[in-house]
Amino acid sequence: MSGLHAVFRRLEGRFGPQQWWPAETPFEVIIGAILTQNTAWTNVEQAIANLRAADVLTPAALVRRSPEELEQLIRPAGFFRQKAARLHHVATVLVDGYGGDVAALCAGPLDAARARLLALPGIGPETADSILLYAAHRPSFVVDAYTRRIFTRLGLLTGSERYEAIRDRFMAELPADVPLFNEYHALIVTLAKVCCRKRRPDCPACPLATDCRFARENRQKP
DNA sequence: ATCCGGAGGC
DNA sequence: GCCTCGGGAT
Repeated sequence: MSGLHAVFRRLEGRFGPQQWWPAETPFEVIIGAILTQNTAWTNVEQAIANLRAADVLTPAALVRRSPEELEQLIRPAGFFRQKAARLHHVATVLVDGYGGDVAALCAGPLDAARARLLALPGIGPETADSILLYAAHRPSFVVDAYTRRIFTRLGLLTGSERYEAIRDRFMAELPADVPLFNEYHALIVTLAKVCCRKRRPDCPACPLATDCRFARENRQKP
């Protein structure tokens, strides 16, 4: 099981369809992608609930709020000062340059759209790819800390590869398929939470354990 | 009390 | 490469 697609099939067989970010608007996906930076998703949920209660889930509504008000609403997600500024800026760009339309911001050749997102303050590689994939439904593979940890433990990465190198490898080895990329990243997150935790990993419960270097080395250790 | 973990500025 | 931003989880 050395192929990335074989890993996907194994995860799918264990965890089934994840159906990520199914019912949200594209702009809500952008909000979530920024709020979840360096933060657990559970913290983000309360922040989004606050934004929803305050009716601030569209670019037009968000640009009208003061930085201070946004900061208070998203406080549960942490890093609230920089994240409030990032949200306000991307909302401003959407309203002023793209008619408030996320699809327009993410249109054109994939590399060009990605570069456009990366040029925005507070949008780095992972956030850009999350927006492209989950908001704009474009085939850009999302790499995160869980991806790096899981595939390093498996023995398929060294752990020191740069973000782009990991993304390039997934995109070279897998077909450019939006549902596949969507599901694969979601399954990686699930595995990282259920088995492949940083602390107290549960290798006996892991569907990949039979082919994992880390699981073999950890056998019969506490 | 420590861990978790993106982006940017240096 | 190292540091800061900040909460919630453990």
